[in-house]
Amino acid sequence: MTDDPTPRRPTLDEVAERAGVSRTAASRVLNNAPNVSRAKREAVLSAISELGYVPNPTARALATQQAGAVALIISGEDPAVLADPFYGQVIAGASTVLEETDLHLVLCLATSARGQVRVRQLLRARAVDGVMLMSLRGDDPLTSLALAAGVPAVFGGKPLHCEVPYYVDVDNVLGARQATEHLISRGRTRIATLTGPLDTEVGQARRRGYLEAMTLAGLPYRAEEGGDFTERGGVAAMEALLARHPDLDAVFAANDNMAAGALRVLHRAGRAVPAEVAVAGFDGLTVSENTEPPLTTVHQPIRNLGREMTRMLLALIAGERPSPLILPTTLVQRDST
Amino acid sequence: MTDDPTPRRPTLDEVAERAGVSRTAASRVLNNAPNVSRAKREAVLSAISELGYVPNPTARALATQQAGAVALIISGEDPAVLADPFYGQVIAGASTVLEETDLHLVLCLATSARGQVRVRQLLRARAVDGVMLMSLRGDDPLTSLALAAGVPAVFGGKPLHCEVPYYVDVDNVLGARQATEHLISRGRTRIATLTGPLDTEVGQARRRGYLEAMTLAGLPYRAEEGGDFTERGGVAAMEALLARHPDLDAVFAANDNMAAGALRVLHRAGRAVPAEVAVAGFDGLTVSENTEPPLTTVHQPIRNLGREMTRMLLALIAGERPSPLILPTTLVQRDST
DNA sequence: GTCCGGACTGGAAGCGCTTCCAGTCTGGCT
DNA sequence: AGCCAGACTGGAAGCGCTTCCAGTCCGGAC
Repeated sequence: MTDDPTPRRPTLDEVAERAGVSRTAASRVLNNAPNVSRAKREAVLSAISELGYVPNPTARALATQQAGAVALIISGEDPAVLADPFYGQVIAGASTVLEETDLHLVLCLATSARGQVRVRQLLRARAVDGVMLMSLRGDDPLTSLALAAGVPAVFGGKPLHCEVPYYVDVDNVLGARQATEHLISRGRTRIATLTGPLDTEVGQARRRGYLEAMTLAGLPYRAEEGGDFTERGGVAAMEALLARHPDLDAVFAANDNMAAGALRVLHRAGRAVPAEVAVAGFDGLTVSENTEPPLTTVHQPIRNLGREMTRMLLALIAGERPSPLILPTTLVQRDST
Repeated sequence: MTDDPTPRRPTLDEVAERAGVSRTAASRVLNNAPNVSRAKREAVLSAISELGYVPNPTARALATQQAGAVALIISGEDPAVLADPFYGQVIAGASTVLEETDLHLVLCLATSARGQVRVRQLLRARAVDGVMLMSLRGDDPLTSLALAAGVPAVFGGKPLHCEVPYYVDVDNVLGARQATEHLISRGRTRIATLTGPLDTEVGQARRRGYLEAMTLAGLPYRAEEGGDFTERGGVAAMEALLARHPDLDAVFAANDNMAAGALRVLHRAGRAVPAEVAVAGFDGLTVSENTEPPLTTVHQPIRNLGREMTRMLLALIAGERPSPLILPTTLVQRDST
């Protein structure tokens, strides 16, 4: 732990001098560009290791005009959004892809007023080479901001009421339809739904899938209650639903958290699951394995979502023009149906 | 959407020229440094807004030798660590503090071999102004790496077998003791524990707290099984525990996830909770509210942990020498005890 | 009227790297 | 022997900002 007060780090100039070559040549071997003789290349290489040289990323960024980082911007009402393990998966997926590049991941929570301002600055200052945006409400100013910033941007989930060129989404409509059709195939006819927030695309889409399935099956029953994707919200919504439609025999909840809440309400109300009421969720997070009974759910490949968003962003940065991507979902059947 | 192909952004030189001052003066008003006459300051300010000038963070970073970012490094066996909402809370806490500064948060998952390498590079290249490290195993090479890198570093949770100068931790020993003593106060005497991984400080500490309480109360009963902080691990451990110690009348689980697993095992085994077996957990995440029955647990201020780590890091970066911090825990009593 | 401290000012030297470009040196052909 | 493409080479000009420092200018003290 003998720290020199100023252990000034060697620069490329010093490497070049020590290797007896020009700085240009040294830079070339660093970026292994052509036109460096074998001898010089080796001289530079050994100078680098003798000096323990590490290139200064900031200087490189300034010279190349590339920040060397991309941002994941998470919008939402309050910082608690991150309590949802959903984002952890997205981040993990993004990380695995970024690991293979030399880009870093900067995480921005646009959940407070101050956070919004900082995101705006980030965008305007072009402090990153690209951004991924998640969970934008329909009217989120971030959407147009990102689009206008001139920075490569990919959206996770299509923003409501807003055409964006690049996004990765999960097939929410089809997934919800699968779940509902599954309930129908179990002989249920009075199927209600606990929707997500209807000012989000995902909330809308899952509701649409439910309606499609009901319509296609010719089932006239309709019962819905709005939730907010939290377990607490699921409890409230399920209580309301049960009060208004005591005759329901199945529930499709727009996500697992709400389904978990619904299960608790049904339990308290003495309705047997799945005997009297069947319940299906959406997400396939661990929470769905641990409910009582374990939850039938529509699994969405969240990790993969993060991965694909990142890949798309990389493509965009590389100057390509990738097409939007819709990821498939799969029904996971457990004991609640 | 009329994008000029190269909408070159204005530089400080252009601002200065337009305002009729030197670049130096312009820079001064940017950093609102003294020694700029009121007139010039205003000229610069209006030039800035007319031009829509935004300073280039990279150039500034190069000139000031400050990266303008700090990293949160999360270690662990596999990327799934992020599935734990724990980190979401830490991140949220860190964000709220960083929002007030002009630092960004870069997130590094040192969960794969490749990830480790990249963290190493990050550290060596001094690509950030400081780092926060979390969930390091005892022998994690990252610990010494970070210490040696000469970058301000604060640890979240004291690494096992390793003295580090700056860390924020939760009072795991006391918390575990509180939980165990609570079980004792409920008249339990045959209290078992589901420990966390014993190669982590937190796993050790919570076990120690359990033992302290048992010893202090003069209870000779000892029964423990090792888990890995996951619900699945909790299930396995609880099954083993029950097989080996069928007479237990309470369980202290080292975290909520494992406690949730334990509850399910007990339920399947027909042991009534809390009547026959009382269960207490540790963490206070939402999962503890949603078990059946709701879980008595030791709440740790995770968000606050993230906040305090960040504050400590900022202090460190500012040249101060903060003292380690131990955050208190509180017992949250619910229906499982 | 002279002197001096303090408020301003801007030229210029970096920060550490990339890259254009003009030039040098080969060896292979004719 | 004379030429030329192609492989190297390194000087120098940036990238956009901060900051040292040598000055200039002013009003008040003497």
